[in-house]
Amino acid sequence: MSLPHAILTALLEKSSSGLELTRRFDRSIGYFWSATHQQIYRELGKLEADGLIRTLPAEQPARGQKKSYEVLPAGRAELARWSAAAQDPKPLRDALLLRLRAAAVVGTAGIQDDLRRHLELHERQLAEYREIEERDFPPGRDGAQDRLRHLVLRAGIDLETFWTRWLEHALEEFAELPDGA
Amino acid sequence: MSLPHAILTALLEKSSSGLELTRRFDRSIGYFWSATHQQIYRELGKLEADGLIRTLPAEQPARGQKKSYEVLPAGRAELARWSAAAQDPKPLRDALLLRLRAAAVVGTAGIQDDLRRHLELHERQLAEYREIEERDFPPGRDGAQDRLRHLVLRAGIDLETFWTRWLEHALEEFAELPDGA
DNA sequence: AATGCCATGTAACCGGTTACATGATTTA
DNA sequence: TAAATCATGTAACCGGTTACATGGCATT
Repeated sequence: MSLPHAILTALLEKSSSGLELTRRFDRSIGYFWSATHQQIYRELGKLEADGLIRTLPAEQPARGQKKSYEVLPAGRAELARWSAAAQDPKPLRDALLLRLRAAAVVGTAGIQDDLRRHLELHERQLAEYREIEERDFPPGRDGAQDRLRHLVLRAGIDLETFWTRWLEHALEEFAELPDGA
Repeated sequence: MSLPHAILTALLEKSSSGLELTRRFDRSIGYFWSATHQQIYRELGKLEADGLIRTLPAEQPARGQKKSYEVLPAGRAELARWSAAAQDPKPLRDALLLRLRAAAVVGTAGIQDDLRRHLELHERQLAEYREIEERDFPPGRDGAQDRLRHLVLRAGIDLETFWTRWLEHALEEFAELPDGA
């Protein structure tokens, strides 16, 4: 149950319409909680029905017209409650690791190409995070908000760093393996 | 579409009944692809219907009776195909990072306790992985299967290491923050 | 008038989660 | 023989994914 809270966070940062939210998910919040526009519209409807957000201006007549939302006090309270409530970490679920485990049984033929491709993708993501870090968190700022958001970005950077290193290591292992074993 | 392939892998490693599979998922494969017994039974049914696995002994009459499955050649072929096929990595989706981002907006009151709890959980998981590493991968083995499975375990160890370090860092940041900001 | 983009949706599906049901076997 | 446990399931729900639909507005 995190998507509504992701939306509340985004709307508190800045009141927006559905499409604007979608674009912002593609950029920033989506880096650790992605969502499509269909999900977002569906959820905006629920949040409004629950009285956690409301449409901003003199209401426009639905279809094709832009609708902007803002968070109501009840929404802010719910977000504060949720962010402080205990939640267990979700167990890891990673298809690539599973594929390696499968390859240990049925043979490694063909999987190396995809490891290389994943390595490239993670390197690209890492570079993007680093650019954001340089742009948004230059040395010598330390507001509480900045520090927390930087902390989150750091997690992203460190995770991508882990994956690139691990994939490099994996490819080295493969290079030493007997062919297709 | 990874659960059937997780099951095929597990069954190739050792033919099993549904409950035995469930227990093995709780231990080893489930470390990176978890599944409940309901999922597993549902999927075993599909895999059998698709001709990828079959029940082992003279068929027992369903309910309450143990049924063991083994992988058919078509199942092994499908697993080899899947493990070699290109697959995009799934975008990160982590509720804790989202909660921190929310906390940057609505305040950090209460979240530190859960950060500490997560730190403990990750430390425990890390210790468990290290035990497995010592037990199953003593220095001086290097069959292809061993190396691949060790590689997968390494990913788990490094990921847990990342989380423990990041959480320690996060808690340090919080210690420096003005109260509840 | 036609094309394309902006913006908001609907509908069907699919895999994972949760709660519950039922039969068989072992143990007190 | 009652209770606990082993073992296999059914059913309802929920969130994410994919494909498609519809209306408004700007440009050519």
